[in-house]
Amino acid sequence: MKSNDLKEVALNQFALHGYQGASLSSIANEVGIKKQSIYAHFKSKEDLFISTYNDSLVNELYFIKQYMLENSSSSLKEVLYTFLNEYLGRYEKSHNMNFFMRTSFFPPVQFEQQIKKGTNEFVDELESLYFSLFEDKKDDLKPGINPEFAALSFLTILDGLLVELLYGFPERLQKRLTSSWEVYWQGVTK
Amino acid sequence: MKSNDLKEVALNQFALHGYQGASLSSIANEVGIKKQSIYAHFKSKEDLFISTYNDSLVNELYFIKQYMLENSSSSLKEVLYTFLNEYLGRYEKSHNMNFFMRTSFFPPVQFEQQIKKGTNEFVDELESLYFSLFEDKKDDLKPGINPEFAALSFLTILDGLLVELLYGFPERLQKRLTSSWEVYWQGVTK
DNA sequence: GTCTATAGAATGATAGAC
DNA sequence: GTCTATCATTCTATAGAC
Repeated sequence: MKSNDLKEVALNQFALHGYQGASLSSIANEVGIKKQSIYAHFKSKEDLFISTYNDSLVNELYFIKQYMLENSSSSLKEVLYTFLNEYLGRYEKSHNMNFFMRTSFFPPVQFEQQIKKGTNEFVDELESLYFSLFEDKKDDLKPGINPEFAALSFLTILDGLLVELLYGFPERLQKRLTSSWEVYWQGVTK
Repeated sequence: MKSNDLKEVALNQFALHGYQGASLSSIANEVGIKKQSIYAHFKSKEDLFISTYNDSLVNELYFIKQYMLENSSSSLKEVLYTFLNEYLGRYEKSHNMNFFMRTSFFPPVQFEQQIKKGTNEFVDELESLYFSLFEDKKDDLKPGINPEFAALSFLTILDGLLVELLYGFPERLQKRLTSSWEVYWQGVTK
């Protein structure tokens, strides 16, 4: 299926150069066809972009849900800390995270509504996944800390580490991961 | 000085549409001149962009240093919590933060080196400012938490909240601020 | 320092042959 | 589904008059 090749290449190009910075000719080039042939698969650049975005959203959610399923038997500490490492490690392996972040953080104006809706669904899903994780183990939490606090502050740290990932200084990211985790775990557990 | 008008408008346009998405004609239009007149002030679009970026970097650092100076007599808790609120509140008041984040997170490829250098200097400065803040008050910290841990995990939370700022859901941002702060403070102090 | 005129390249998109 | 040919538009940038 050529549309999948196109979407894969488009994801990379959009991740590297943004929506406006990536041209159909460079995408077509990388796939090995002429740019006009793209229109046999997608009716416009906007159509290609939004298809790519929808895929990337499904992809992000799939990874996270899959991780939760596969590690449901581990301890709370293990689930959380390993997740941070695995999710951050995922960044190097594909452009999906980079594209998804770029698009969610700075959506091209003409897609703003649509993408904001996607972001909202994504974050909602994420929050409720983590909320129920902490709800199951709420006996481990400090008296003043309820499951919602524990979940939301964990996700805030995750977002903060993603920013460090974008900056691209691995040593600094590592230090931030270590310190944030230490402070978080001390703040959350008895 | 017209160059300042140009840089101000350019900042807004680059913040809204990115480097490639903002055109010289739309910038000139908003300033009230023809696009060709821009070349009397800047030798290229790249020149205008990098000038704008340098200004934005100075601006971000200035705000943070100024805040630190003005609040050096407050308690640690007060300094930190008020900073979170003031810095986040700043987002609505100018496009400087948005532009600076967009550019630092996703620099146009041709400026990558230059911007990475700027980002590095900015974060270094920020970290050492906060490091010495905690160094001064390290008696308030938990035994296992040193000033570096306290500083880096605070800055990670700040970055995480900036992401939420970009998403643009104020109620969610507020919840994250409350929970993150609560967990952080419990994790860091005796 | 601003303007008009213009160059030259690239962009997204359509029509129609094969 | 891919190609060639082509269009209209936009883009950055330069030259030169005022």
